[in-house]
Amino acid sequence: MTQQELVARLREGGVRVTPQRLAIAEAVLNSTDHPSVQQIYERVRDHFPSMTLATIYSTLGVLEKSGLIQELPFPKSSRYESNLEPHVNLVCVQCGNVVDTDLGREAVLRLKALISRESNFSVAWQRVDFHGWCHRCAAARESRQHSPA
Amino acid sequence: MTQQELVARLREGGVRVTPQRLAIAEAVLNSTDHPSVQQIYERVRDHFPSMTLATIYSTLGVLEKSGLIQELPFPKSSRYESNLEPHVNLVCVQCGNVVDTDLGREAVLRLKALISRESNFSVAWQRVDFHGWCHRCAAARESRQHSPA
DNA sequence: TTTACTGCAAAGGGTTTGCATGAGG
DNA sequence: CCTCATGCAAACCCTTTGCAGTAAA
Repeated sequence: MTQQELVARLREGGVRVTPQRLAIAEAVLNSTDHPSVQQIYERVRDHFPSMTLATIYSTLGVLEKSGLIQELPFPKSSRYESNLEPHVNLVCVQCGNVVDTDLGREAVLRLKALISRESNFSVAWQRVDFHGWCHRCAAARESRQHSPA
Repeated sequence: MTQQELVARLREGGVRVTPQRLAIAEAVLNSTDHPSVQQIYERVRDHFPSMTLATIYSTLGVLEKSGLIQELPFPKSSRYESNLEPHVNLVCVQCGNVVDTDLGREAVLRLKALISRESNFSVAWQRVDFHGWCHRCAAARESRQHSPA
């Protein structure tokens, strides 16, 4: 999403646009790693050294209400998702990385349609996480099993 | 799951079995509402008035490591899932209720198989949440729109 | 000019930890 | 008997709140 589109989307929701908000929005939207509040903080601090976490939390709430991002609660803290299209997240239980995958996108779409059609539940959005070991951590795990310390 | 099976499952993991742990395990496993720590606390307090939240947190960790339950992080606090089979949760954004649905179970199974087969990600378990309005809250919302205060 | 956002500090609340006592195997 | 769970209290940390100054529209 371009800055202009971003500004438009925010104004649609009657939200005041500030440089800080744009920076935070871009830190989330121009990333695919589902950053945490701390990570967003670190990415934005270069341009806005005086910004505090309170502003980040406030802005993330605004962005979520405007329909631009989604909060993804995790055990220790939340991460933020910029890809609102139905898709699958792969969550590594070892390193904690979260990546989107194109695999199964169609299946999630069909699943959403099924739920919408066959249940009396009015679907707004969905979160599909597969937890396990990413390629790298699985390899490290495998080698540890073959030659334990 | 019966108490006997429960005891066996815990002992398999080298876990010491206590009356408190059995009570907590049953409070989660004999429920379908994905209780929070507070709810588990309230359900167990009748039988163990002196039990504290620390014991509940500790036991839930043990149960999760033993593969009996899964933690489901939510914005304010975690809930606990006893249905580890692939399925879809319906999460009401209004009343906060979380219910399992049978709809789409096959689709989630196939999705899991697809990810396992086509990616180099080693799947352990999955969380599939559809967020939106349950039947009751959708109806209340509808009537509010037709006759606003 | 009016509204509401930012930054700062303090408070809030779910979760974790340390330790003495007590119970399981 | 030895190990580890329980209960209690305090600590932790993520997140929220209140307020004065300031920027957006």
